Amino acid sequence: MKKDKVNIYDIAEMAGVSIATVSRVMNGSDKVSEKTRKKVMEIIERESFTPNVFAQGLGLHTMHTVGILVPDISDPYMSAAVAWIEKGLSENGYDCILSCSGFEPEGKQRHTEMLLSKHVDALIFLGSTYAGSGKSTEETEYIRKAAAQVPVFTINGYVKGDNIYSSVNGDEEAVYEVTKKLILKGRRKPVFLTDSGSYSALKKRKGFERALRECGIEADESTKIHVENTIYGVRDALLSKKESFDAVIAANDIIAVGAVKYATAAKRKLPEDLEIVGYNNSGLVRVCEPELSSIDNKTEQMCRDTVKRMIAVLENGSTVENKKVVISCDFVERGTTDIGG
Amino acid sequence: MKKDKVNIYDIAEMAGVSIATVSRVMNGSDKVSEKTRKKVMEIIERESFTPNVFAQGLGLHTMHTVGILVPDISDPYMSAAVAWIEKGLSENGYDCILSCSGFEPEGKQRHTEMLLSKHVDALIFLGSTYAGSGKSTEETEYIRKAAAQVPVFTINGYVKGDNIYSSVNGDEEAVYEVTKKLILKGRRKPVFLTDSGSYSALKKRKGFERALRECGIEADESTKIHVENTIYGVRDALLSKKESFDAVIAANDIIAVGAVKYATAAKRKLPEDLEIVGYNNSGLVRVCEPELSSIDNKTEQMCRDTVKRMIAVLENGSTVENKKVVISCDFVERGTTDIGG
DNA sequence: TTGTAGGCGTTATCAT
DNA sequence: ATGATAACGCCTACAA
Repeated sequence: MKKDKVNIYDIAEMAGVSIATVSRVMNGSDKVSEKTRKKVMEIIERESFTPNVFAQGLGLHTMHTVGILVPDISDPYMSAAVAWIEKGLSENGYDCILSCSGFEPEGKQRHTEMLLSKHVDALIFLGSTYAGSGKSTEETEYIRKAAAQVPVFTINGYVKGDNIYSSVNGDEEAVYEVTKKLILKGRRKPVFLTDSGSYSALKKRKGFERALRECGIEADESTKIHVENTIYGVRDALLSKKESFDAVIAANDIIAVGAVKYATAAKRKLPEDLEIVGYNNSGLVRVCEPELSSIDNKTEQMCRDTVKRMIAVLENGSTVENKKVVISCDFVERGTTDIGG
Repeated sequence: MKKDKVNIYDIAEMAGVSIATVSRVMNGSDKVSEKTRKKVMEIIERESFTPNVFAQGLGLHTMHTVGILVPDISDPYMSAAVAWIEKGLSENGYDCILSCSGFEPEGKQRHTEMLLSKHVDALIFLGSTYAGSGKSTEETEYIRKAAAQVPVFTINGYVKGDNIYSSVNGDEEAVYEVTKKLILKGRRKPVFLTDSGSYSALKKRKGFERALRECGIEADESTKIHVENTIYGVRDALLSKKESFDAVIAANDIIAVGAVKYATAAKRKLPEDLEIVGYNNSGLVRVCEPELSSIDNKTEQMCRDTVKRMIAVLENGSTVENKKVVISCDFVERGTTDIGG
């Protein structure tokens, strides 16, 4: 028979005071005599009493918990981001309920509701998939609905709405810059690879197309390849591609690694015969051989910043100015390109 | 002014019944007339009423939430495992609070207490680091203390104690087998690389030593190298190693990739001049070039099994037989070895 | 079958 | 400075 945890009544009795006084001591009220406080504190320590969070939550409507939605935690970019977010939250006395929603609308909606039903203090949507394609406002309706209940933060995707705060990368600019560099260095047949039609993917594609146009290269459909987000999938897709190409810009590092595998299989030398640029600058870049040039989208900074703004909203009420923060990216050159860092 | 959520009283009033009846309908009691049930259900649906989890928790002492402790979620092995666990829990109506404790005892303890204070229904310790080195029982005392409150499950590490359920791999056997194969194929100077002194690491090392002994190779200190868990750290450690070696068994895939990078830097051909075996069979194996041979420790199976046992303990009371489950590993051959799958 | 009332463990508002 | 008590929203004997 497991004896139940001591509660505030037990402490009050042991200390010979009322529960109100114990509560005051716990919450650091100044309306307690030094003597009483000390006495009560001693008992609390001795019994290692901690208040029941359910009872607290019932009255206070909060459990200092935030919900994190992520399509797939096993993705290296996502897990790195979650690590940063969790760290930030933990440092601020919050902890997080993690929910892996997958990429389908149904799952996103269901997991959002689940989190909401747990009365989290805020919601973080991690990944551009949550922003949808930007074509219809319907896609992101569940996010706005959630924002009616708690502050919502989106990372890597912009969703417009009340009580929604977004952090996004300067994706278009980043891809534009690197594509332009590749072309100026002599590449005439670059291709862009993506696995999704998310807002972020569209931005990258836009940057890619703009660079091509500016340089007088036709950006027809054969320059934009839709692939699945797996190494072999990308490799095989490239192996069976008819049109030739001399540079690859990938929407993420996994896809880029697939391109590297293609190069190996097709015996094309990197970066001489073919140049490859990844995206996210994730843990994979150093595993790859040769090591992968990639666009660093500043995961750490983005996550830290999001947590900071969240705490501000949560503690100060909603007095955060910027609802949309844009963080620019850096190109990091490694072995798969030769265009100058 | 955000109107507060409807509660059970509102529903009761709208339906013209008492809250007890609403509660009965919510919990599927059979002591409700079909007519009443239908009427109440309609209102519940219409108002999309969900019970307040805090109030539920207060009385029931549960919020259908389990805590997951992990040293570092950005590690590919850990994040893959968490993905499986979260999936399993979600399918069973539980969700999870994720806590990244780091590798230090202080952090492990603090995060454990934090989770416990949230009244999670169970605790999962993911990773061999939580089992300690096995030298002193003191190291794992906080786990036993936690187990006094809720059932505890450890993955990849064995901790003895009441209310503690462990799943571990046949690490010793797996390393023994693969090391022996390497030696039988002619390797005479294998080395074992690890970054930790965890129970699991010790088991692997034991298997390594046994294979050497059986084959008449001296297992002196130069055959066991302690490295940091980073690609470059391992590469540089091997580059500066004086004694020669012709095979590497690594305690995880990251370390193995470091060894591959060493081979590249030292211009040693894989697998002819040097053979490398990783551990975990994680997402990195396919990124690596050549692709990494690795020991598959069955992450999915392990996680599924753990969730299954957990649900059993949670729902049926603690009627689970096996407190310690051992899951054996498979060697998966790829490009860094040539000893036969 | 349905309703009433007590309990779960806090916090906060009153008095004192 | 301290204590009594209502309120938070639900579940569940016990009554009717």
